[in-house]
Amino acid sequence: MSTEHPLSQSRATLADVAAAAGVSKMTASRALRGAADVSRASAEKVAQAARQLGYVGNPLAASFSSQHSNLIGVVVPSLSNIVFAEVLSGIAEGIGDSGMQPVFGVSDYDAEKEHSAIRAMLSWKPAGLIVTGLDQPPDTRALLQSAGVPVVQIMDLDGDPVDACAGVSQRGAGQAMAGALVDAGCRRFGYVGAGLARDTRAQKRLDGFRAGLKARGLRLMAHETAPDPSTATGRQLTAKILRRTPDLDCLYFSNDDLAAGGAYHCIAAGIAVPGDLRLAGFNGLEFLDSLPVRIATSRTPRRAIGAAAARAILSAPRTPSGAPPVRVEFHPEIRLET
Amino acid sequence: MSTEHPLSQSRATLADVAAAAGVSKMTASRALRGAADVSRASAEKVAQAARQLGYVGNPLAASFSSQHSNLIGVVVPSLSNIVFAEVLSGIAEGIGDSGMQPVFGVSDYDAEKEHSAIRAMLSWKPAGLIVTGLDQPPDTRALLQSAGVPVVQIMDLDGDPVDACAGVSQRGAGQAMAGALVDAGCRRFGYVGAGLARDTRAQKRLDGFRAGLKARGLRLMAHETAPDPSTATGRQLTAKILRRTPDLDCLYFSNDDLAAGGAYHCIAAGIAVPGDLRLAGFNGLEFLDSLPVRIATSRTPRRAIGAAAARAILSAPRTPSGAPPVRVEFHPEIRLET
DNA sequence: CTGAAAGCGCTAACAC
DNA sequence: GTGTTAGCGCTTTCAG
Repeated sequence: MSTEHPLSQSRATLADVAAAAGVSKMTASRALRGAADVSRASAEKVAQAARQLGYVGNPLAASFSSQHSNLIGVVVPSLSNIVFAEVLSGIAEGIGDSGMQPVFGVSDYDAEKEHSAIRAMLSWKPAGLIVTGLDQPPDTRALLQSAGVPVVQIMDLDGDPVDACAGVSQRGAGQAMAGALVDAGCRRFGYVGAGLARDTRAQKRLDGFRAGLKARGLRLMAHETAPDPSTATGRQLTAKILRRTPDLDCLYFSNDDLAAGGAYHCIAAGIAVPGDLRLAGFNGLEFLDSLPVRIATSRTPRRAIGAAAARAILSAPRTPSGAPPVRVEFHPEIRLET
Repeated sequence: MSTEHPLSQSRATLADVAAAAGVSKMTASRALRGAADVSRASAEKVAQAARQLGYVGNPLAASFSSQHSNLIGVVVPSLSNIVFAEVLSGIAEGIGDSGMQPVFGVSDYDAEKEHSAIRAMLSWKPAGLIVTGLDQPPDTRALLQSAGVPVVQIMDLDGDPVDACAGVSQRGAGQAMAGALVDAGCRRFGYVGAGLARDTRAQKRLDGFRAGLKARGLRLMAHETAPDPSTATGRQLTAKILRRTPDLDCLYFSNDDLAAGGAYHCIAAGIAVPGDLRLAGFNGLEFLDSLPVRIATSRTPRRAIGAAAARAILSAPRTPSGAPPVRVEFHPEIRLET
């Protein structure tokens, strides 16, 4: 063994292990990776040699040589949104101790950033890719299609996945909420949304909501939207929609954050919630529990979606088989009396 | 241009670019990386050839060859906590379009998991490592010290960093909050904490808080802790501490989540907050705005800390220089009337 | 079941 | 400025 320079982390290589074990590099390589066709005797000699030398494999060399890494690329639109943070958390959970390494990128809801993030990750020959949503523009979709690695699109199920997908039907969520609210006695509905242009899932929920109302012979009586999806926007739009259409008995929001803004308006305006007016959001964020009024919501299983996506990649066959790709559907839990 | 096999993503290599540009691989390599000593003429020829061939570099090969990647390893204790999600968001922001790729690992507040996550990341020869806190156990610390790459420890500043660090003084935050609360008229203090065994930063805040009281001639009159840091725990412990010591006029909690539990107890018990009892947490989470009562807190700049950490790695010299490592201190903003 | 040979695509280190 | 020569450490063949 050579002298260790202070900063040189010259570790034992596979060749060292092989030599110490008295086998060839290949046998050592196979043994270390737990390949089937290695004799017990060799496997043990190699394991011991590796232990003795403190051998740590070099994933860069392995990945370079084999043309595929144990990296899993993840692209989410945002990380200041707890929803996607929990998805990452679920991905970490799903990866477990499989040896995969998650790499992440944030698109900021920008299609070009998403495209370049995906491109950057693909250049690492990852074991798989997890991207948000089904509605990538054609060029990004083409990139994913020709990626040659398993792709899991998460959160949404309404559309045509490139490969595997895991999430909830956004349309179905909207429709189910409409049904639940009608059952709860609501009749005069308004919608408050924001960021629909870039958040296609919110748009799908609205479509589903409309369909749900229609199925009950009802329809949206008012509709306010704005570009910026914030609680402040929710508050402003709620004031506006109620000014224009005062006799509504229910407001559906594009998400919980907007709905919270609606709640603030109601509190300030002395409107009883859910007594005078029922509010409904989407996501089932925990902070709803700390609001002074009760808002209806659909709770999405973010961690479970992330974990399912990771597992889908772990279990994906190395070579594309004829088997249909995984599709994991979750059903959001509607909570009216949150 | 060669025919593309359906699944073979056989891309143009550096050799192809070099050939097309009529220069050697090395010149092409240098030009592509923007090295200084390449003639304008060559640089342009190479750039054009690369564009024409749609050349995409192979980071696996580059990293393997040069023994260092453009990966940045990040280890956080949790991702279902919005605090660390925002740190990641800040890291993504700080990385910007530098070409670095963040890789993440979650330790679940487990020292062994943290150790193995760091070990796994180091095997990728990252450009740098971002880890949470200053209080790693000796073996992990040794690992970081001999990593041979810039290490940034984040969130905490009280202690001896391995290399660079970015965050707030946890002790100082506790002390400052004590001072602010005393100034606001509080005199009879209680403390409610959870998870102190594994969350050394919460422990430091408590120490600072005690010191702050002492400096004003005051002290903690009651103290309740439990292992599990949840809002429910906060509520239970608040009930308990007030049962045992009813005449407190202020409770300091190890964080906002626990403090919210305290708020729930007070609401249920008909205790006016902050009238009868003042509550103080830590972090400055947004959901405090939606609580029906006002809780004091120290707002930590999570995104800024993440961004600073990323920038510290981007600007770190490749070879360890004698220059003192970066230390970025942020000061949490105390908000009493949140 | 095991081994030998041949690179993967790029970059360090030198010459020129 | 530019090119040449060697690999980096591992895995993929393909023979035995």
